[in-house]
Amino acid sequence: MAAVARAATTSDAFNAIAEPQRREILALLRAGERPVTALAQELGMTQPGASKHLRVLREVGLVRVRGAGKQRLYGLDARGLRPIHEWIGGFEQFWNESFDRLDTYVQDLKQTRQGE
Amino acid sequence: MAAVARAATTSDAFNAIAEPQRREILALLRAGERPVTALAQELGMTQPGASKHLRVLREVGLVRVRGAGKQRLYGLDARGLRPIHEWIGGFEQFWNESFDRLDTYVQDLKQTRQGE
DNA sequence: CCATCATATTCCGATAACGGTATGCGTCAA
DNA sequence: TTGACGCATACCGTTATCGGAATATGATGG
Repeated sequence: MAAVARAATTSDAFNAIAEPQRREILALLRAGERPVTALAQELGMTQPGASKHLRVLREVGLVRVRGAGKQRLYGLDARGLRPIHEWIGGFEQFWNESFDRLDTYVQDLKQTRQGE
Repeated sequence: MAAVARAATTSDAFNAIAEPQRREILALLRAGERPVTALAQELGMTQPGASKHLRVLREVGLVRVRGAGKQRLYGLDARGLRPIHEWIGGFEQFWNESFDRLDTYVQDLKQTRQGE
């Protein structure tokens, strides 16, 4: 039984990129593959910290690893970002229209006075 | 003194859309404003559940409220999605290129044998 | 003012996410 | 084999998140 509490969380790309540091990792990897230590150093995080974030990114398929001797080179696999881009693209027409709607909203606000 | 544990989390759009139910809410709101109860019902969640997700969405500016008599109509404000769309757009050129790189990766995999 | 409907908030328990430190494991060189 | 290096994992503490139920707040109608 036990309450379900907190449904599915990590383990999808949406969640993976919700973490600022993971976004930084992805951004850096656009410049090319890198070993863990380099990433950690460039982003100012501990090595275990980097490894853990990389694990998440690997599990959702946003990065891949390649053993290179003693090192493990992490590389970007951006394909997993595409579904997200498309999902958000479905709102593209709205983030202009939103301005218009906002007018009505603001007008209404003046009377209602429940703004935030 | 006191471990930092879990840095910034919620309170930005990336995190807001990391939640599946919140994505559903946003998707639904494209069809127009809705009172809380309607959302809860259409998405099969409890009223407090809906209210809580709406609160998060409101705090990051992805929805706005409008008092309509006894009800509160929630409407989409998609502008906050634009930065995300742009951030991901910065990877667009890579999710094709990734295929190519994948070849080298797979080849390497055959020798290294550390594939997951 | 009171009852009622719509919504927000609070309290709770369970969980998992993050950061840090310590440690384990694999690989390479000697 | 041993030691050093690179990286992954385990463990710990802290905090935040999510879901659920109960309750508080707000607005409307009578």
